[in-house]
Amino acid sequence: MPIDHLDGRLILLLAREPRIGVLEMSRRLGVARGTVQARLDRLTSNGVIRGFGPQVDPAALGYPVTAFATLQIRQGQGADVRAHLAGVPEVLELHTTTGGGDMLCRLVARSNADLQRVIDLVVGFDGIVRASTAIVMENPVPLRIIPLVEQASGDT
Amino acid sequence: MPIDHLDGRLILLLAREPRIGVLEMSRRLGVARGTVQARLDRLTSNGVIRGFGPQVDPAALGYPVTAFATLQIRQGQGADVRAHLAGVPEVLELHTTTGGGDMLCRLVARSNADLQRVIDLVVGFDGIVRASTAIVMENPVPLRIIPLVEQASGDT
DNA sequence: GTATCCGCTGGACAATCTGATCAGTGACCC
DNA sequence: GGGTCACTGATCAGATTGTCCAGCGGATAC
Repeated sequence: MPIDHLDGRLILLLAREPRIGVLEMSRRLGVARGTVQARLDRLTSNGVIRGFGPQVDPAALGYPVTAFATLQIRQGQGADVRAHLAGVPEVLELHTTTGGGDMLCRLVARSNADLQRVIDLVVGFDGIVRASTAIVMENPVPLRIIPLVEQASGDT
Repeated sequence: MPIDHLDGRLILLLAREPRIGVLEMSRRLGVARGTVQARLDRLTSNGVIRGFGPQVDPAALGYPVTAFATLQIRQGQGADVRAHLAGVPEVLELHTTTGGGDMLCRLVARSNADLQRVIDLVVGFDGIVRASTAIVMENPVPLRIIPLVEQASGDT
């Protein structure tokens, strides 16, 4: 759990140049190769680094429209709704939340028109009482973690 | 842009076992190494694959609380607000949206109590009129792309 | 029909990296 | 003092990478 400064530099370096190897990292960081290897192993088995999967851009795949939908669920139908939404490819992520809605999900679609199809797919399920959708226009801050890593490793 | 079936299998393979090399991929996919290399180059320069950065878990970093905040912005202050939010490490992502709110952002915090600090940090800025926050309780569908890749590449 | 382009194959090469292991060193704790 | 731990610097064989190449269809253009 505790991220130290070297861990932080390691993650930052990996984030900037993901394809470099352990040896090159050890050179850049000024530590021995074994150290880098050990740190990396620890970070991944810790769960701090979940993986190195490719980051795929939905837009480039033909799904340029993103939207967030807030869902209200009928009491006791939560599990069914989850299973239903997990089966819809256009649902990229799903959270249960406090507040006005019960769930928040991120959707993508091929066009604004196609979004209608996706929403119908999502809400066309018995347990969902109501859905309110916000279409994303711009994405000034794409999903990021680096500033947080810097903060977590800096002031430790 | 057009993802064919081999591209799809390539991405899926990479997503499942990110650390395998080009040679091993070519063996698994039953194609020549040069082909895999060419496809990968094309996918990354296409922008379909944005990168291979490490996926860091905020929870393991000490930020187990996630929340979504809907912000209402004073007319004409959009750019300032964006810059302000981009400077807050706990803001992992920011979108401008249609609908009731003007922006939607994803926040993390060290605890529910710490979330108050983060929210104060976020809304303590002149251009933000109002904020409404939903705390994430569960995450039944973590951010994913594989089902969409499967659909876009015409099944596996 | 023929020429041309394009992607894929299968092979080759040197250079590099990996995984594994080792002994030595300093810091810290009991 | 003795033990544990993390890091260093080194070794080794084996595997992988980047980069060429010629050949082979299929599709397209003329």
